[in-house]
Amino acid sequence: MTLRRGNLGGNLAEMAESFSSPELDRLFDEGRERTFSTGEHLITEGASTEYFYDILDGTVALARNGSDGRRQILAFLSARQFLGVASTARYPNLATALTPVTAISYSRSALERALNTTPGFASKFRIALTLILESSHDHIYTIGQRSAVERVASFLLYLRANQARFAAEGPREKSEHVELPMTRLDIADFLGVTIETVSRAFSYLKRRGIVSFTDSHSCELIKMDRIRELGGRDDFTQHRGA
Amino acid sequence: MTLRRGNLGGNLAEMAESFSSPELDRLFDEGRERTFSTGEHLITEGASTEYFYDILDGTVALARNGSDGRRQILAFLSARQFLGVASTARYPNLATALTPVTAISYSRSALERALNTTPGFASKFRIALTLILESSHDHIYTIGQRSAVERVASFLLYLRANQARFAAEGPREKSEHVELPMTRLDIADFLGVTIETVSRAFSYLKRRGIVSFTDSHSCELIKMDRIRELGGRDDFTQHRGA
DNA sequence: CGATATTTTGAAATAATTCAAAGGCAGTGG
DNA sequence: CCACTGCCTTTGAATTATTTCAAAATATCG
Repeated sequence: MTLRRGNLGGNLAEMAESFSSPELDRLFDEGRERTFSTGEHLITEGASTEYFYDILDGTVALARNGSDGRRQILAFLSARQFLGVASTARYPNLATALTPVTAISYSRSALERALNTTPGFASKFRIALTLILESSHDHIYTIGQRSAVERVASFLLYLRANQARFAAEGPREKSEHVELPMTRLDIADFLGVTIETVSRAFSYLKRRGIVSFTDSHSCELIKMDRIRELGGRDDFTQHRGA
Repeated sequence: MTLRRGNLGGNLAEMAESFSSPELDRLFDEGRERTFSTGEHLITEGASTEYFYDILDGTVALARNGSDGRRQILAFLSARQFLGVASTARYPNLATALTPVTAISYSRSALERALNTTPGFASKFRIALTLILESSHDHIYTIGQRSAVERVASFLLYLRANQARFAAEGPREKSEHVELPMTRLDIADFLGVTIETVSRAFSYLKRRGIVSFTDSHSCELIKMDRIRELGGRDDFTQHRGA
């Protein structure tokens, strides 16, 4: 007898590891590994919320679009994070692959059934949901209270925390190296400022020797203490998707 | 035999109505009605998350405070909303009564036990959590993308939606009358602007005949269509606490 | 290597903040 | 009941952070 739920892996399967039920087996049986190329949508706005994703690799931007063309990125999701939490049949957000993405798709109804029959699993899932909420609260604090340079500093801490906690190989030590797979526009739409402001904030941090860039998408955090002073708490609340 | 869980009422009890388990009985047995006077804290920052509240009456501000004195209000909570969702033993937010508040306090451990033994109840609770998350996402969009006047307009829609949906007597029709139990400073800290900016935004809306005030804490929404144009979607996602 | 998109930098414009003062309201005590 | 006190709100003027507009520099991709 093979351990079905091990064959694709992923964070959801790990969360379910110590539990057992036919519905859980069914859920992981139905899980399918899917790949998305850069720019492809995992979920489109207003689409029915048929699937729930567990990201294995790559980065996804979760965004809410205004009718007038404005866009707010709600989260950058990468390995070990979830995508597709919704209260209604229609999902109000747009999820776009920023890099090639690999994810496991689960049927929402199978997930619901597994949660409703496996309380221990549901409990872990509830904690994951709460972490996502707490991360949103951090985000609200950041865009509500911090200046442009502070927002960019806190963004670097946000990425660093996620890259460490949700590394594909599992949680690891935080490093001083941060990859920025998204464009300046994506960062701007996440932080509620313009591209130019993001660029100027990076230039300011470079000029002061606080960070250094090899190219515009990989950054070394030189003066961590200064970054923490600017960007807030030690680090952001860990979270597991949205 | 009396129906225990009916004796205090509240939204949590309503959510549990159609389910039955000893742990659920225990939870509602342990629920205690508590009152808080204006300015009192229901939960203090860093305190252990021993209690979970179901608000019956009054308004609570849920805030995150920065070490440098900045404050971001994450939500205004009133009747039928929950307070005290946390992933860790320590709660990072401060919950303050803005008016006299009546709430039912439940022990967190009893809540956990009830959720872990009553899947149908856990399912409803998960939906409530998801609604809170979606409301946070609306909030992020508002402070990340909208101008000051737009933020204030969307704030009025937010209050109106909550006052209708979470009225103590149960959901009712939305009215054109909105009560603002909080100060201008509270509104400012919710929207990520200053008191003066909030005040000027209200003045602008008054000057244009879009809203009208009898006193500074009760507002009539005159031109709903204009308010919706400014404040975004039809209305905000309903939510049930934080 | 050339063409296109992204990022950076500069200068001018603007929305929001800061600083300052006046107006309104609520509660207290004479 | 009225005056006084303190707090909250509104309005005004000056300042500033961020945006907008514009162009140059750099990176990316076929």
